Amino acid sequence: MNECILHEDLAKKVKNKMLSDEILFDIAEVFKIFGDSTRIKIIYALKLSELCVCDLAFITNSTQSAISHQLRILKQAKLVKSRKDGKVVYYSLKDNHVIKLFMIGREHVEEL
Amino acid sequence: MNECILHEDLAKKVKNKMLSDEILFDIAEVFKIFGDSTRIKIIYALKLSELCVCDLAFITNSTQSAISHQLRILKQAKLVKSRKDGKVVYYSLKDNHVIKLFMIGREHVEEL
DNA sequence: TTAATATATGAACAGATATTCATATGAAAG
DNA sequence: CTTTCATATGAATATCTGTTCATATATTAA
Repeated sequence: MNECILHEDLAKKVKNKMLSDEILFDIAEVFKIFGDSTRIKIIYALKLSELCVCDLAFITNSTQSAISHQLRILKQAKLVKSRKDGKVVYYSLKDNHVIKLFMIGREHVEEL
Repeated sequence: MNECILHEDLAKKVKNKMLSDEILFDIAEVFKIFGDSTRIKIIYALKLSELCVCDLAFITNSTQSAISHQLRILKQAKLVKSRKDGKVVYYSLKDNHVIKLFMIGREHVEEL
């Protein structure tokens, strides 16, 4: 442990202003959800239209099972919602934060 | 492979409108960087002030080595920049996109 | 009831990733 | 030049994560 602390006052001041570990952890968790190709594809597809599982599998060139697993993760994270109609389950984005986050991420990538 | 495609026209239309796999991959990569507690802590600390490695280790309750590894990742992703002054290396956020992304992520978390 | 279809789920496996530890590099001080 | 200090880095390890495969559930049709 290199406990040097070159700028003690500054470092302590910053440490006091830090958000709680819990909040920072939760924020990281949200970004983690966006940090996977398959899930980002799902999110972008759902940004265009409400879709069912097999449509998403077709659109993302993935398997039904893989998509279903990822949709569960997205749903637990409250990023997507679903409605059931007979055998078919339709998924859509839960709110505008999801779209906002996606768009700013895209902006960032395209400006490099 | 369950090639059912319940809504063929819609699914094909959406598939055509999809961004390229490469762009979606890159977007996921950016979010992946934000998707780690240690890196989020670093980003938030740097949002408050330019800091050196050992300050960051102190602030995040982490080791010098762990922070240094993460800073390399953040730098490769062009999210932070550094300047050297003697033995000390000072890190800071590269641009406003980083702060924007962080803030919208935080908004999302706090509205759940 | 039985068959067919859409989705969900559990276990297993492979690949990715963060931390630790030891050590290297590079710069200033003595 | 040697020592000290701040940072960087490589290897090893343990953990996490996404996909696959097989199968379960649930709903509709026959």
